[in-house]
Amino acid sequence: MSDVARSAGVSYATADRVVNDRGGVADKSVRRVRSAIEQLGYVRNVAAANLSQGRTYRFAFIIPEGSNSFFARVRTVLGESRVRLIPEQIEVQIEGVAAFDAEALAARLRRLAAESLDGVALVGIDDSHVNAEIEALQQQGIAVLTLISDVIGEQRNGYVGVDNIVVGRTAGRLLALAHRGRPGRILPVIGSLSARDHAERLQGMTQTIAAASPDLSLAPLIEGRDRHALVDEKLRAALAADPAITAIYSAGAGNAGLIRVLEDLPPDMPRPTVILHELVAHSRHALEADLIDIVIDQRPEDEIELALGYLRQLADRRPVPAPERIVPVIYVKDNLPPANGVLSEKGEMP
Amino acid sequence: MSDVARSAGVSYATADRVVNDRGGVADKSVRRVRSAIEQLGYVRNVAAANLSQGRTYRFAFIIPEGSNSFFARVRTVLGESRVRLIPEQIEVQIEGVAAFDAEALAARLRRLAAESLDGVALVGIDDSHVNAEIEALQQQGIAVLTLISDVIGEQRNGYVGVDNIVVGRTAGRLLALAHRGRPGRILPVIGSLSARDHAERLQGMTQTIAAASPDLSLAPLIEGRDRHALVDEKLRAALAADPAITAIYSAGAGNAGLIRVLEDLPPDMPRPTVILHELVAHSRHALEADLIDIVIDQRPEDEIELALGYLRQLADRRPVPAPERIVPVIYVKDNLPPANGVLSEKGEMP
DNA sequence: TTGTAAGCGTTATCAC
DNA sequence: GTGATAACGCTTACAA
Repeated sequence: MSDVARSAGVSYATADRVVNDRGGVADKSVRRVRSAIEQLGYVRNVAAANLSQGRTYRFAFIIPEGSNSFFARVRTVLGESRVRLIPEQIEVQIEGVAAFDAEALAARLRRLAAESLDGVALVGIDDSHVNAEIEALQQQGIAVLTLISDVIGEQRNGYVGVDNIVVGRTAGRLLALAHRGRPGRILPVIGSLSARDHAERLQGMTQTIAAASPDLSLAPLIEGRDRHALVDEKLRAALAADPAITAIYSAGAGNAGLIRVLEDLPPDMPRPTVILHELVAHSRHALEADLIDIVIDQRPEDEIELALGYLRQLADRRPVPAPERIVPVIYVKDNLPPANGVLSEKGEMP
Repeated sequence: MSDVARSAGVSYATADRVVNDRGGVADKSVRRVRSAIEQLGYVRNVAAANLSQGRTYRFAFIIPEGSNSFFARVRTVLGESRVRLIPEQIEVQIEGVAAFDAEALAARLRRLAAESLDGVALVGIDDSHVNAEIEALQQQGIAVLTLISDVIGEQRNGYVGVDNIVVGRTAGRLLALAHRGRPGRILPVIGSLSARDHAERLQGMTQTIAAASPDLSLAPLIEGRDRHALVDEKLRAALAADPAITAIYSAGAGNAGLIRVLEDLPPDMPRPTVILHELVAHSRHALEADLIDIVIDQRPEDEIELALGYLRQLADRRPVPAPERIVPVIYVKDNLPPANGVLSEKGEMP
C-alpha cells in the first residue's frame, strides 16, 4: 500500500481513502491511485485490517423453536461451532423464534437491527413484513442470509440450503428403484402444503415417479402438520384403507408418529418401503431397526459452516464465492455416522 | 500478552519465549508466566503472529497421474481452490507422480523434504519406503496428511477421505433395496484386489448383501485393472456366460468400458441394476442416459477443502478438530450438480 | 482535500 | 537469561 501511494504520488492516507471508498478525494487522485493499484496488483490484507480494528465478527442465527428435533440439532451444531471459532474472533448468538410465525420473525429482525451485528442468518418465511425487515438490515450494511428455507425476493445476500425440488426428485428416483418395474402405490406424507419446502419435495417426487414408471401410482396425500399424533392417526387409517400401498414418502417432520405405526405393523405383513427426511434420534433408530429404508439428510453441519463462511466474506467486503448448493446425504442402515457426531474441542487428527 | 508479562513480572520478550517454547528461560520464570497465562486466559492470536512473520503457507499435494478421470477432477478442484486462497496467503503446489508407483512416491516425498514446505498431502500407498519418508517429513516439522487413500501406519497427522468399507456396505444396501426380496445375482467389478480401497469396498458390499437377503448371490469377481478395454472384454464375457445376473457393482475405475457394454446391450433385454463410483464425464452421462442407476461420489471438493483446513491448523500449531470422515454423496439421475460445477472467481451469492 | 502517526498483537533482532 | 523495540499491513484520530 505504501508502494501504491508512492507510485500514485499521494500519501498513504489518501490511497487508503480510495481503497475503502471513504470519499473526500479529488478525482484526479482517485484515478491515479486506482491505476497504481492495478499496476502493482495490490490486494487488501484482510487479516491486517481486522487486526488493526480489533475486529470481532458478530453474527446472529435465528432458529425456529419448538419440539422439532431437526432444529434442535441445528441449534446444537451452532453451539459447537462456537468452540471452533474462538481463535477466529467470531461471535455467534443464537436467537429462537416461534416456528412458522412470520410476525415474530419480523419483530425479531427489527430488534436485531439495533444490535450492531455484522450479519444475520434466518430460516426464511415468505412474508412481506419479513422481506421488509431484511431490506432494512441490508440498508444498514448488515449481511443477511437465508438458511434451510429461502424467501421469495432477492433482497437477501444469499441462500444456504438444499434445492427441495431436486431433493424430492431424488426420493422419487429411489422409490422407483425400489420397485424396479413392479407396480406400486406411494403414500406421500407432508406437514402442510403451505410449507414451501414440503410442497417442493412433494412436487419433485411426483414428477419423477410419473416419468419413471407407469406402474407407480400415488395414494391420497396425508397432511400431518408435523405433529406426531396426527401423523400416527391418519397414517393408520390410510394403510388400513388401502392394502395396495407399497411405499411411504414423508417429506416433512412428525416422523416419530410414522415410525410408531411401522413398529405396530403385523410382523407377517411385508412393510412398505419408507423414505423420510433428516437424521435425528428417532429416524436413526428406525433405520437401525430396519423399520425404514432411507433417510435424506440436509446436513446442518455443512449448512452452518457454509453460512458462517459466507457471512465472514460478506462482512470482510470480499468477493463472495459463487453459488454452492448443499447436496443432501442419503443415509441407509450402513453408512450412519458415529452415534456421537460431536466435534470435540481438541483432539487427535482423523 | 503484555498483561501476562506484567502479571508474571517479566518482560514481554520472556513471556513470548515461554509461549513459543523458544527455550533459554529460567524455570522460575516459566512457571510464573504459565500461571499468568492460565489466570488471564490468554490465547495466542494467530492472525497477528502470521502478520508479523509475513507468513505464507506452502502446501504440496501429490496426485497420481495417468488417464484416470477422477484424479484429473481432483487436480482441477485443487487448481480452482488456489483462486479462492489468494487473500489467505496460501500457496498450493500440485505434484504429479505415476499412479500406484510406491518408489516414485517415496522419491518425490524425499525431494519435497528439501523445499521448506509447511505441509504435504498425498494419496497413500502402503509401502515401507513411503512410510519412512513420511516419518522424515514429520521430523522436519512438516505436516503430512493422507488423502483419498490412507497408509497403514500412524505416522501421518491425519487421513482425509471416505471409509471404504462403509462405502461398500452402502452400495450393498442399495442393491438389496433394488431387489426388494426378489432373487438376484450381483457381479462385482474392481480394479485389483491389491488396491486397498477396492478391496474394502468389495468386502463391505459382500457383507451387507450376505446379511440382507439369502436370495442374493455373487457372480465371480472381475478384475479389470482399471483399464477400459479389459473391463469391456471381461464384462461382455461374464454377462454372456450368466444370464441370471441382475446387478453390477463396480468398485474401481475403468468404467468407460463398462458403460460401453451397457450401451450395446440388446434393447429388449432388461438391463441390470448398476452402481459405480465417482462422478466424472462418462459416469454422469451414463446416469443421464439411464444406463446406470447410482453413482457414489466421494466429493473431492470437500476432501480438498477439509485437507487444506487441517493443514492450516497444523501449520499454525493450533489444536486440530476431531476426526471427520467424508460422507460420500449418492447421485441418481435427478440430483446431479450443474454441469459446470466450477467455482467462479467472483460472483453473486447463491 | 490531503498528510502524519499512534495503535492492533505478534515475531525477531540486538543489546545487556 | 533477560529486556527493548522495530517491523508486519492496516485503521483511525487528528492536523494542516
